[in-house]
Amino acid sequence: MDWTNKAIARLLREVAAAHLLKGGNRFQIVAYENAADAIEHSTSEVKDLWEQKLLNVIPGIGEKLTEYLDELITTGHVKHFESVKHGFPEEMFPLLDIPGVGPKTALKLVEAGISSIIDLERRIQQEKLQSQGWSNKVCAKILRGIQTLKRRENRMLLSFANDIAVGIVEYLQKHSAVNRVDILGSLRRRVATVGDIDLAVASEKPKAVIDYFVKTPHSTLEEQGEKTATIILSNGVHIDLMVEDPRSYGSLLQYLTGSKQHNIHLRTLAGDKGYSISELGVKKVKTNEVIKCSTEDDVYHLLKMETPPPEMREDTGEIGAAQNRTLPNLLRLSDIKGDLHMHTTWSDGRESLTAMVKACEQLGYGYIAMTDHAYPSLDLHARHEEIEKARKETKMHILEGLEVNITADGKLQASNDVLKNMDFNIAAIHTGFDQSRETLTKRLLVAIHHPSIHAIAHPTGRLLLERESYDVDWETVFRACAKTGTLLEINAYPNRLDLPDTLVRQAKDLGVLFLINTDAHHSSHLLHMEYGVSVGRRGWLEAKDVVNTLNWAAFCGKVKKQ
DNA sequence: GCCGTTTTCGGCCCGACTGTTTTCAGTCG
Repeated sequence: MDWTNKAIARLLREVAAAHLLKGGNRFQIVAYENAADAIEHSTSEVKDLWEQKLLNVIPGIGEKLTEYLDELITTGHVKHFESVKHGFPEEMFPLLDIPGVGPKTALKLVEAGISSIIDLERRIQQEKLQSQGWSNKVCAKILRGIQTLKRRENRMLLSFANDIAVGIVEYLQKHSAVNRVDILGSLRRRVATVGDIDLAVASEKPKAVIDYFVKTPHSTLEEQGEKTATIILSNGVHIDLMVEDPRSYGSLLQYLTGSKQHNIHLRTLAGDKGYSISELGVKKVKTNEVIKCSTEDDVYHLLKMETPPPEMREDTGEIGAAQNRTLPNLLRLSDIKGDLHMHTTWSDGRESLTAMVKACEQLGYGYIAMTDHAYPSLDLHARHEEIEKARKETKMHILEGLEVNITADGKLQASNDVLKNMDFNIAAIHTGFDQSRETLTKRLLVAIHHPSIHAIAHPTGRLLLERESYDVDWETVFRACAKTGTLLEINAYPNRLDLPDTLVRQAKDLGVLFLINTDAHHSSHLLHMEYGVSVGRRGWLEAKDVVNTLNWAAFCGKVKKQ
């Protein structure tokens, strides 16, 4: 068994479920679940941390779990876990993946003869489970859960979710009882992929708003309460809505933005100060007095801290920074002064160089780089002539550049002379993704150390929802970039968002400087810049960390190298 | 089982919804 973080998290959740069924200590159960969450969200592989004897850097992993994980990785199993799970049928654990099915329901289902999720779905569709005394409502709920599970495996790209959410917001704003609508949850935190869409409405008439919301065109009702509801759009996207009185709306915004880990940390902290936080307000525990918060700032100020930007709320140090008033002044879209990665019809872009230049002018950029692929077929001379012509017709500085492939055998697919004659070159891996960590790292280092390569484009090669990142020793790469002055790109293309935010933060800590580029193949793609900025913000970047926030003169000073 | 600028012992986030409960259990975010 390959003990990936995901597999370990799953095992810990199974142990938690078994503990719960045995009537174990509920805090111990929570401890296992917390550890599972922490491992699943950890940016380092547990196996790597284990090798370095650093397992305890993961919050929620203490002395005992370190011991168990050591046993797991060394021997492949944990005797204690097996004894806890002993007596429970193995078939029940996969059923826990179904939302709405917890340990007790899963056990009851297996006792009713269910052997798998597929079996469960079939038995409900054939009404066999119903004939065993399971109510129609419960069966329907389980079926909905199975549908949700299938959908979860298909998360949406941030940009896709954003477009849908904006449409629903516009619909809600038409209702007279709606004072204000906000997009919350992972979408507000600008996570690269989004599961469900969370919305909040400020209103004195929650019932009217909910009644209106559940009638959203092309949707079906999933769940409805007095001030909450969930609908499913015809494309399968779930929309959760919560309505709150304007006087308490800040508490709701705070609560529904999350993340879960951020909220738990915040609420624990509130307890130490004699407060109890909920989506309704901040309660003084001694007197039961509820202090209503109309804004998010009110909530955080009561806890004597600054308000962390939503993108930072992942419980990765932002709460401490907010308390110490050392939150970074995060980069903004308006800081961006140029785009240094785009394609034209000279390579695989869909619009002419002239059209791309015009579109960039409209965005108000001071400088851009034309980085067509360095295909052997590219007529460099003719492209150069067109760039010269374009330069005469614009105030923008146009850098003549190339995107160079780093070949599978570790060479750059353009000659040194060609590269030297360019103003600005980016290099990237486009083939040979499955090579070993050592080989892939070496390939990147070749480009990083090359005097005419200014930046590494889409460094991990991941394609969201399609392809994992390739395996690279990032620390070595980041140190080499910092040393040589090679920039790392944050590629803003919605299915890339590469570097990923967690690596951005790690690279920043090692002194790397960044570029945020769109990799546009069409003028409309230039607008993806906002998603790249979101990644930077999630990686705690300030404008000074990103070279294309500089004015032209300063930019020229930062771009190496030769 | 974890964790600690009040604690190495004694706490552990909080409320909402569903189903069928006549006061609550299970599950979720």
